[in-house]
Amino acid sequence: MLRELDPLLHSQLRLGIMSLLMNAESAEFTYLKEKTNATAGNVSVQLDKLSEAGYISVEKTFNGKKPLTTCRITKKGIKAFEEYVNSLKDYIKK
Amino acid sequence: MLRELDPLLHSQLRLGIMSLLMNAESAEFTYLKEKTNATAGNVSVQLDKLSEAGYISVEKTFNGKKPLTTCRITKKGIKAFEEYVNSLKDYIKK
DNA sequence: GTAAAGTAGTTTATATTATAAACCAAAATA
DNA sequence: TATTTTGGTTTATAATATAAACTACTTTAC
Repeated sequence: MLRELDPLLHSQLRLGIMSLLMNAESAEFTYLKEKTNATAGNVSVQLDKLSEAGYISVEKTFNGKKPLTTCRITKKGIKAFEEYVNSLKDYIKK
Repeated sequence: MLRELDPLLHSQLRLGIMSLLMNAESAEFTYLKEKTNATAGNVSVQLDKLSEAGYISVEKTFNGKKPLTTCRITKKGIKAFEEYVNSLKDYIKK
């Protein structure tokens, strides 16, 4: 039987963000926006959702006088990502 | 840069259906419904979408006097599935 | 020095999507 | 012959993704 896919991760943009964060110590808002090719609004909304779920931590500081949003994946996020990937394998294996 | 994920395939139920069809010569409506654990209405709607996209073929016949809906993946569907899986690998590799 | 444009986002509105509930027709069962 | 079951389809609703509009501040150009 096919397993459930975590709906929070089964979204192109959120999965992209999580994927980037799995491969980096941390990432800035603008970096995530560029790499995912998404609009700022969309990135902002999805970061909130991931943050509320405890999958990432979001730190808002300043770079000189410009706002700077830095994101990191949490342990919970890593676990959820790994579980998602495992479940997904059922779907994509031949 | 992360590639686009075919939105027609990036849906749990449609991906599940396509996955089952990738691994079977053909599959009946009831089989797909059972294996995906979805409601009949949901399966019906998603089969229509996959069929309209040309990813699957749907044959409606009768098994004695009961309706029988048989689905098969098409060449186009196989190609789309394989492309989807390839794109997805960018997201899930470490 | 002030108007215009750019940066780094957030909030809100809309369009799409997934999903289930309600429904239909026929067959099997009680 | 009433009731339940089977095999679906249609329709209504709830959730989601997404972009447009907006905010606040900074830099640049005139």
